[in-house]
Amino acid sequence: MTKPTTVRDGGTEAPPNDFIREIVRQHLAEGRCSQVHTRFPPEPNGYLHIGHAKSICLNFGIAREFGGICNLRMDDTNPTKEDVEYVKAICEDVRWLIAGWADHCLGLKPRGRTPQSQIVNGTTDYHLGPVVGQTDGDTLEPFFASDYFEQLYEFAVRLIRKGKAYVCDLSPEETDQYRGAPDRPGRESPWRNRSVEENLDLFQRMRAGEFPDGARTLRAKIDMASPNVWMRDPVLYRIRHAEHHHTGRAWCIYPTYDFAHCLSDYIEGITHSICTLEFEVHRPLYDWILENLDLPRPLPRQYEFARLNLSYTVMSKRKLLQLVREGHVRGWDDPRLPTLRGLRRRGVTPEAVRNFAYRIGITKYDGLTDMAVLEHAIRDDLNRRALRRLAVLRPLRLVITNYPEDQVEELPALNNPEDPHAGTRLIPFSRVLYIEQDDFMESPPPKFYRLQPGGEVRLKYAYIVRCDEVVKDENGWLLELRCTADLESKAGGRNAHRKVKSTIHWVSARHAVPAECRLYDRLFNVPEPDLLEDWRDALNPNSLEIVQAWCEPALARACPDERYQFERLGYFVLDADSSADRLVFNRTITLKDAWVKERQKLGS
RNA sequence: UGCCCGAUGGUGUAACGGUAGCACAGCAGACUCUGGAUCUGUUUGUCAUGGUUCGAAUCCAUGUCGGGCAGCCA
Repeated sequence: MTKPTTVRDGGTEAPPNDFIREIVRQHLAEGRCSQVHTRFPPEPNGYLHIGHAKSICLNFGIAREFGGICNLRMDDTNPTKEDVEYVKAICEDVRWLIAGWADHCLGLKPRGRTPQSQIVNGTTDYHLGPVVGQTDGDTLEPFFASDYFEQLYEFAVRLIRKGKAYVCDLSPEETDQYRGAPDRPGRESPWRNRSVEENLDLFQRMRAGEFPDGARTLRAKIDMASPNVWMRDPVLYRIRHAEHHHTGRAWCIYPTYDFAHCLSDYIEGITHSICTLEFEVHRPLYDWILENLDLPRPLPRQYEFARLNLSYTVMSKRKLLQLVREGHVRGWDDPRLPTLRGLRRRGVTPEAVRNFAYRIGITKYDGLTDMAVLEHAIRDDLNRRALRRLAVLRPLRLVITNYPEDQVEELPALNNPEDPHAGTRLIPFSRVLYIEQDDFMESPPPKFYRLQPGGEVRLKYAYIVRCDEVVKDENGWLLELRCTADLESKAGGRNAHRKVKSTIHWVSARHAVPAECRLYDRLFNVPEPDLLEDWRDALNPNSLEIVQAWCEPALARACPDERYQFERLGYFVLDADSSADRLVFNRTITLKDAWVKERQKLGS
């Protein structure tokens, strides 16, 4: 039985502590902010994966633990890379992951709403607050950085007026050259000292579409000699005559990440802007932009943590895309992928993902988390909830010679030994059965205690049988096993408590239901595929094996929301490819198998 | 060779100047009508060198190693 669970909340374990939560706790205690407000800001240019889950669990976790809100925001400032397809998918995946756990702190906004303006001390301020805890998906939508383009433009104009930004005519190549190198200062652009009026005029004409892509940029005027290259007059706006998935053709200039992100945070009233380590060097710029705009409300602060690296997989959008495009997997929701859709289709529950995210912690150390930790979280979760069923993946016929030809018994079986309320069901038993090929060996090694010639095993919930005869065809292939049952060994019988070394699973051949089972394994053979010259060389050619299995009749009524443990084999979930007359199961993960290890020790 | 960040068992993390703990993995055992689950035990660690201190994983200095940064990507 499972150990008594500690504090559980929405199916998720008690939250951990980490340096970011400590900062939040302190800020709240000091009254620096009255309510914590975080955000999860993916760029809609790809599907969410387990690494995003770490960020989602952090941002929504903090919101719910401290009575705050977490906005879902599309960080969509680059029209050439983004698409509504991704917006839709991201929303679905986030909802799936936080359902029943943090929906009440999910910050959305009424569809189409843009920031409201308000005059504070003579200048215009922009704010867009969230709507929280509503499930109406039709009238609400996520936040979009692109909804702030008008306000962002206004902020840029303000910077120009203050002499803190200028229009630069350098080409992209020239801009690169002028930037210098990390160990060498840059040179000032010849356009750096244009008048405010000229800058205003040019910027307005950039917006009006007078110049082609790349002809000019708007740049912050900071310090070309800064040791931090991001402070060397970074580009704030670039010209892109491209259609945007959310704003259409309304704009031909687009703000860069650095300009848009801090201000989006500000507009939404974000208090703690949490991102990954690579943005650490951007923080001075994040602060510079906000501080040079004389904004009336409290400024958001950026904090960085280490992104997730997981062994035996790849996480970069580029590589995931490549796996899909090159056909190494069957799509974005392929159960072998670390995408949230992949994990979902594989049968992993949101609770398992959240518990995993909680257990790995939050630090600034860029490490590598063992896939075994994720796998453990999945087993831990599924062990608790999965209904036990009997199914045989690779059948071997077993005939019980002393069992009447026509007899059928309905044997009671526990649905879940971990859950007394899960009840029982009946399994039909008859003279001809299928057992797992792996559960029989004609000449077994020492520690094999499954069925062997002359040996005995218990058939789960049924009788103890002895193998009398091994029947083969002319080529020596195993055809069937002929056994005799101890007819007194069934539950309630005289020999019910006889001990045998092993209990194996089985199905009655006559009653068995066929099913396709997709057996997934790790996608890569090495812990760090990224280290290889070509990471694809490490692809596991056996990451998917398809077998035709035989299942106990109860599985004919399987439904997609249930999780099943095929006893002694692993956890399975019904796949979307199933239909009324065809069962397809995905193996989420195998059970831990001590025999596999024993066999490896024996050297085969 | 410029700037920023980091370093605690095999891996991921905790300890906030006072007994280095937890999880995963490993190993050994108990139990078991799942070689599952559960339970018990156990191997292995503070990057280095100085300094401050009664006392340092923790504070300071120097070094070593690792990561990040030179997109009009995010």
